[in-house]
Amino acid sequence: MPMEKTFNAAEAEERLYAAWEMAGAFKAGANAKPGAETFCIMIPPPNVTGSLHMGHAFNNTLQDILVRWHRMRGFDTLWQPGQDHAGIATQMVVERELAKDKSNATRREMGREKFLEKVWEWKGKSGDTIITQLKRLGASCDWSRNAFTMSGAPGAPASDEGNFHDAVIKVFVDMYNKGLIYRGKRLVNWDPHFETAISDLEVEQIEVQGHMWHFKYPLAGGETYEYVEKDADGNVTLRETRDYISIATTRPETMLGDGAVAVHPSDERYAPIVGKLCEIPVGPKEHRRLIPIITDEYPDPSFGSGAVKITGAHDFNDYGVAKRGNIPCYRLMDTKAHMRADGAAYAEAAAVAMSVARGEKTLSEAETDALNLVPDDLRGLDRYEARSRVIDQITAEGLAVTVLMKSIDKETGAEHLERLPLVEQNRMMQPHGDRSKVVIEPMLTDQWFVDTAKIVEPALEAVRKGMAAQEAGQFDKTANYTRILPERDAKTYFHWLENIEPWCISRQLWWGHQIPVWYGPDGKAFCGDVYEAAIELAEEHYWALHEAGTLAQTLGYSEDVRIKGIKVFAEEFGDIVRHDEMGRERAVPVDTAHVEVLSDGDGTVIGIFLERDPDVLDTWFSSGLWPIGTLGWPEETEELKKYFPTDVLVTGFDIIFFWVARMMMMQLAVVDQVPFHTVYVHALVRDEKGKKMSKSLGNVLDPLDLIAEYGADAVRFTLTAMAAMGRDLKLSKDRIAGYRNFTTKLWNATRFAEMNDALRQHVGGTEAARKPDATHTVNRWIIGETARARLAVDEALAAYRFNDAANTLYAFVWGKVCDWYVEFAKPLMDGDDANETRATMAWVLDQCYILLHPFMPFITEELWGQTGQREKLLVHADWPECGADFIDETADREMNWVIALIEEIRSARAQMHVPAGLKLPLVMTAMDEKGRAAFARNEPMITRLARLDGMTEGTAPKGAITVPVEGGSFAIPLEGVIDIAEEKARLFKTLEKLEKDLNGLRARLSNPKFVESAPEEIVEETREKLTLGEDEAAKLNAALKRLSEIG
RNA sequence: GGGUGAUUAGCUCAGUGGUAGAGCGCUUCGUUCACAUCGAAGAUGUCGGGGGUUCAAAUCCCUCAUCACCCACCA
Repeated sequence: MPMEKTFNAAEAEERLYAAWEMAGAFKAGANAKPGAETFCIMIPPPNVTGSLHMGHAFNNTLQDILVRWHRMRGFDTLWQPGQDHAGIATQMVVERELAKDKSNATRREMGREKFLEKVWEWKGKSGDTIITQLKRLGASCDWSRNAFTMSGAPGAPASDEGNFHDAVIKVFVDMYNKGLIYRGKRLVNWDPHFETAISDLEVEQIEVQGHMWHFKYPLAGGETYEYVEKDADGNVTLRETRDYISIATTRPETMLGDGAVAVHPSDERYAPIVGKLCEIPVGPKEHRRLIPIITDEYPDPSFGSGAVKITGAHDFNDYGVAKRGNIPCYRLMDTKAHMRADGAAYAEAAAVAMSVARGEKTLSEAETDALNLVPDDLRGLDRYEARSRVIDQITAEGLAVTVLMKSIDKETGAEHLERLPLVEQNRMMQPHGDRSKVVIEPMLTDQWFVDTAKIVEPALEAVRKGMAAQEAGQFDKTANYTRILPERDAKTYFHWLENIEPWCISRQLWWGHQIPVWYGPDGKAFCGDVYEAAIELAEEHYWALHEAGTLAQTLGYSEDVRIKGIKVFAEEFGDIVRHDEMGRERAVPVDTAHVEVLSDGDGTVIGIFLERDPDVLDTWFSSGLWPIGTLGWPEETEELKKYFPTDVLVTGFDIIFFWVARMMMMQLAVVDQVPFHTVYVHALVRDEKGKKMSKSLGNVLDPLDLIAEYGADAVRFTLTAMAAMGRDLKLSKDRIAGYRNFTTKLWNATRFAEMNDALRQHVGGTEAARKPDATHTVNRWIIGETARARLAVDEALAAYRFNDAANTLYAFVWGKVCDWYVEFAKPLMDGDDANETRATMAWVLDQCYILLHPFMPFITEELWGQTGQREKLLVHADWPECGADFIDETADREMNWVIALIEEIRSARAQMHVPAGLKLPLVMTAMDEKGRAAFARNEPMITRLARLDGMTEGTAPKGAITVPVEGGSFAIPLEGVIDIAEEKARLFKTLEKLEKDLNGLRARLSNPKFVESAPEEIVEETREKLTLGEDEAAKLNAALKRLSEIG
C-alpha cells in the first residue's frame, strides 16, 4: 500500500507509544549490551497535582533525547519517573475539591485521618494525569518503576508499591541523632492563608504601594531633651526641645508589640535620651507601656528619623536587634494573622510587660509568648483593620507627626495650609507566599530546622571540584563530584550555598511526612522511626528521672507520690482536636485525655502518654532524597547499586536552590556520594514576546494543544532546536509549524524512495549499520555526509548542546539529503548505478531515522516500520558508528564542485530572467582534467538540475553568460536572449564583491606580522583563498571584456 | 544595594580569536513525475556606543547606555 502523503501524527502517536510500552522498550536495562555502562536520569518529579506545561515539555524532551540516545547506544539505561506529593498544593486542591459540595465536611470537621483518606483517594483518581501527558510527549520513562514521594506512608493504598516514606523518616531520624536537625522557637515566614510556616525560598517579594507613617513616642514622665540636627558641615540646622522621639513605620499595628526603640550608637541627636524610657502611643491611656531607648548598629541614622521601633516577634531585622539587646518579643497575632484574642485582659498583660521593661521581672520565652499585649478593643481583628484603627487612635491623640500641606476647602474652594499627618507613599517590596499570594507575617513559632551550615560544605566542595575538573578538561564522571552546566548556574549555586540560612522544614499541614517525634508530658522530644522506638527512648528517659528521684516533680505530681514503675504509650493519630498556644489545631491521641495514675498498693505506676508532633516535613525535604529514595534506599537494592550515583540531572534554573542544592546536601549527608555527576540547567520557556507564560497573562501555550495541532515530534524538535544553553527560549507557533514542515519533508523523501523502490525491504535492524558498497561519487559523497552528521550529533549531545545537534540534523536531512541527494538520485535511478543508488538511499534514510529518533521519536519509528521488515523497533535500533572512515574526500570535493556549478548556472539564469522551463546549451570554454572528469561523471545530474540542453566544448560565443568554476569556465550562449547591459551589471557586481574580499586577503598577506604570527594553516588557507579568488576574478574580467567588445 | 546575563538581518535567535549564519518574514520566478506543510533565485548587518589588547575582535579586557532575571532590603 503506498504511503500517505503526509504523516498523520494524531493517529500514529498513541499507537506507537502503545507499541513501545507493549515491547517493554523503556524498561530499565532494555536494549542494554552485555556488560554495558549504566546511564540513569531521575525525572524532576512533577507535582501530583500538576498538568503538563511548556516547562515540563521542554525539560522532559531534553531528558528523553539523552535517554533514547543512550539506550540506542546500548547503555544500561534507566529513566526513573515519579511524582512529588506537593504538600501545600495538594492539600489545597483537595480542600477546594471538597468545598465544591457544601454537604462535605471541611478538613477540620473530618479530622486528620479522614482527610488524608480523601487525599489518597484523590491521588488515586487524578494523580496520574501528568503521566498520561508525558506519554503524549513521547517520554520514554520506565513507568513500571513510577515512584511517589509519599509511597509507603500511613494511609497509602495497599496496592501502591514503593516505600519512599521509610527513607524520608530514616533520614530525619539519622539527621536528628547526628544533631543536624533541631527544633526551636524562631522567627519564621508564616503564611496566614495556609496557616503554616514556609521556608525563605517559598517567599516571593512583590512590589506594592506602601505607606510610611511617622509617630511620636513621648518620653516617660514628660521628660524633654534638646534635639539638634546638623548638616554635613556640622552646622546646626534645627534645634528644638522635644518631649518625644519620632518613629517611622510601615506597620503601625505592630507597635503594640514593641519592645524597645533603637537608634544608632553614633547618632548624636538621640544620645541624651539613650537608656531612657518612652511610651508606645497606642492602647488605653492608663495602661500605656513604656519601652527603653537602646542603641544598635541596625538603624540607619540617615533614614527616616534614625530611630526604629523594635518588634522582635514580627520583623526579621527587629528580631535580630531584640536578640542582641535581650529585648522581649511579644507576639501579637494568631495563625490567621488576626490580632490575638487569647490570654489575660490587656490591663493585666500590659502590667506584666511594664515590670519587665522596668527590669523588675524577667519572663521565660514561653511566658513572653503567652502574653497578649493587644488592647481589648483590637483583639480578634484582622491585621489591616487593626492597622487603620491604630493610626486613627494615634492621630486623634495628636501623636502623629504632621506637616503643613496645602488643602482646599471643599465648600468655599479656598486654599489654606493645614497640618496633616505625614504619610509617605513609596513603592516597597513586600513578602508574599508563593502559593497563597497573601502577605507573609513574620511569626515567632516553634519549628524544625535543618542546620544547613553543618551539611553545606561537602555540597560546595563537590561542585567546586567538579567545576575545576570541567575547566581543566579532565572531567571524570565516575569521580565523587558534580559539574553544573552552564557555568553561570554554578555561580548561582555557590552564591546561595555560601550564604545559606537554616532551613525550616516543618509545615503545619496534614498532607506530608509527619515528623517522627513524640513529646512527653514534660515537653521532652523523642525521635524514632516508629512510635515503638520513641517509647523505648521515653522509657529510658523517664526511668532515668525516676532513678534520679525527679520524675514526680518533672511530671507535676506531688512529691510524696511513690513511683514504682512507668508505662509509656503513644498514638500516631487521635480524634480529639485541641488548640495549642498558637490557636492552631493539634490532633491529640484520645488516651491522653485521661492520663491515669495507676496504683498497685505498693506504690504507683505512672502512665505517660507521648503526643506526636502534628507537623509534616517540607515537601523539598523528601524530594531532596529523590535519587536514593526512588532506587529503594535504605535497602541495598540491585538498582541502587547499579544506577546510583545517577548520571545527569536535567532541570530548570528556578529550582537550583529548592531542589538541586538540597539533593546535593542531603545525598552527601546521608550516603556520602553526589547524586549525579552532571547538572544540566536549562532556561525558561517564554511566550513569543519574551514574557513568562502565566495563566493570569493568558499567554500560555499548552503543549498538549500544540501536540494536537502539530504533532509531538514538531513540538519536541522546536524546543530542542531552540535550547541554546542558558538562554531563555521564546516560543512561537510559526517556529513549530516550520519544524512540522521538516517532519513532512522527511516523510516525503521516504515516499520518493518508496516510489523508486529504494527502501530496504527485509533488512534487519543490525543491517542498518553496514556501509553500502558505493562506487558512484554521489553515493560516496552522501555516505560521508551522513557520517559527518552522525559525528556532529554525537559531539553536540555529549556536550549537552541540544540545539547544535538538532540544527545539524535539520541541515543534513533537508539541506543535504533532500535538496541535493534526492535530486541527484533521480537521474541515476534508471542508469547503471540504479541499484547501488537505491541501496545507498535506503541506508541514508535509515541513518536519518536513527539519528533523528531521539528528537522525533514518533515519525521516525513510523517510517522505520513502514520501510522494512525490521528485527527490532527503531527505539532499540543500533546507533550508527559510521565515522571518519566513511568520509571520502575526493567524492566530497567533486560533489562540492558540481553543486557550485549548478548553483552558478541557476543564479545566472535567474538574474538573466531566463524562463524556468527553458533548457539551455552549455559550452565548456576551458577546463582542467579534474574538472572534465567531474563533469563527465555527473553530467546527467548537472544537466537536469541546471536545466541544460547538452554540453559542447568550444569558445564562448557572442552574447553568452559566463560561469566560472574551479579549474575552468563555462559559457551559456544566450544570443538575443540576454540583455548585455544586465549581464555586465551582474558580472560587475560579482566582481566588485570578490575584489573587496581579495583586497582584504591581500592586505592580510602583505602584513609581515600576519605571516609571522598567525598559525601556518591560517596563512596557507588565506593564500589559497587568494589564489582561487584571483583566478575567478580573471575569468570575470575576461568575460566583461568580451561583453564590452560586442556591447 | 549585591549578583548574573543580554544587546548580531524586519522578527526570533545561533555563532567563545581567522573577517558573520539559521529559521520565520519579505521580493521575483516556478503546477520539472517525493514534498506548495514545496522548489529556485534574491535583498537586508558600522555584530548597542566609546576605548584597549592582538597580525587579526561579534568573540578577550575596560567603560558607558539600555533591557532582563535572580538574591537581599530601609524601619
